[in-house]
Amino acid sequence: MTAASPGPRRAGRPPRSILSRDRITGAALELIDTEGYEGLTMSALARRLRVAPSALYNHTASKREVLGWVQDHVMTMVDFSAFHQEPWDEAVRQWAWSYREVFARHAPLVPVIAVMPVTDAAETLRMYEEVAAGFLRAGWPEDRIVPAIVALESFIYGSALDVAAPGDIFDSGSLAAQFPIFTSAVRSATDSAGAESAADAAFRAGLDGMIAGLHQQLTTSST
Amino acid sequence: MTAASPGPRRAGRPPRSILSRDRITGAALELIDTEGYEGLTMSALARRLRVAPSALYNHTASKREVLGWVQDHVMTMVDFSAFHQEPWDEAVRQWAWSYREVFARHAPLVPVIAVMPVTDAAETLRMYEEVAAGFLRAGWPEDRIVPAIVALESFIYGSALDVAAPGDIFDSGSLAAQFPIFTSAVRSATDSAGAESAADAAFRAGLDGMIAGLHQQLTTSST
DNA sequence: CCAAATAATGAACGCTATTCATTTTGTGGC
DNA sequence: GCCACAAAATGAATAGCGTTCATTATTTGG
Repeated sequence: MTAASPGPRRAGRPPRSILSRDRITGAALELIDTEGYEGLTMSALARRLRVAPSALYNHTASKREVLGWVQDHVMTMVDFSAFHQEPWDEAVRQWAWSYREVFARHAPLVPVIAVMPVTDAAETLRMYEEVAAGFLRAGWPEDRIVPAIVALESFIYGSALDVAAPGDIFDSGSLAAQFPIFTSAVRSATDSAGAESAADAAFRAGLDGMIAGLHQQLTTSST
Repeated sequence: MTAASPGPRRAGRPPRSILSRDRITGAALELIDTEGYEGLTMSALARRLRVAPSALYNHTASKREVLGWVQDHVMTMVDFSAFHQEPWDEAVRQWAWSYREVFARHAPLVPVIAVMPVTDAAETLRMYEEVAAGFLRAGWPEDRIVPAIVALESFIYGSALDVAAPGDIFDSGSLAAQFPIFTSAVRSATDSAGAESAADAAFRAGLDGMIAGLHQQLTTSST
């Protein structure tokens, strides 16, 4: 009866493989949910998978690659279903709000995504495919779609970082007297914000602006 | 003659203080210029200042704080002079292009800035003051200025990250056949880009869009 | 059936930011 | 002018990080 021994595994290849890309990604996501991104270390990941840290390197080349898997999974949480039901403006709006919300909770991924090639990121490509199709249906010329998506994404990523900022980030403190116009503008914005957070107000203003502006470029267009 | 000995300094407070906030910031900027951000370590910084690493901690609480000083200095490289000469649209456009260019060369600062309070960042506040004044002169209601600036900044930061991305970031590789619409759109955008880089095209489209959209919000506006 | 690939362990490495005890020097109060 | 204290340096030490390597055991393919 050497069956259900929970004792330490001795060295050597185990009868059934313990690790896999999916299991590693899943454990990483759990870890991020409970401990945050600063808790996502290769040691912690290994501990959660009941494995030695070095075992991970039989399945991934680096922590960066693991972050790529996480990113692609996180992308599945973004809701782009509106592109099937709503007109372009509204579809973009709903998609963008969802996109920002998801990555606000995964802000440390933002600098990673921006540099990471989309190759092999199937879920990410799935989203791009649907969004591009929505643009095409709305009458966008093919060569303008990707720049528009990239512009929207840049705004979304920047805004996701902004959500993580402390509420009083613009408090000019002891230098307030030196910068009266800005100080007053900050106060004014805070006062008239109502229930909406400063980050939400800025995102709404910028998103509605960009959507209107992109739409206008489309109809007024040259070439 | 114990005068000009270049020998190792022995322990104890030196006759004249070696370190200061300005000297540390300056050395950090030089290091970043020559070695990039991955070369900016506390040890490398100390080496460049001919000092033991621990000496830095008599002047700063953390590396993060040093990054804050660097960020505030980098902000001085952003050109916002157009707000004194050009109409609002053009001033914002010139400011935004300069802002993006500067932070594209300092992309690793972007996630830091987004969370860092502006208190004690005098140069950063100087810029905000001028930009806010420009908005005010253009007829913006006070409570709308900060959200608009934050929206523009979010877009700028996101776009700065985008500049650092590899040119073929959207290459769908072996999955191309599964995502024909997006793959075609990427090719189409690349073909019609001309001399302009993909990142520049997206930034131009998004920026012109957002400026137009914000302007429109302003004139069409309700309460 | 044997060789090679695979997947685990555990020890080790170099690097990181940071802390601490110690030493020396400058400075402000009596 | 002394004396206590603050300030600013050194150098040793620490814990944790991602990653590599030698070793071992098991499965898989020819």
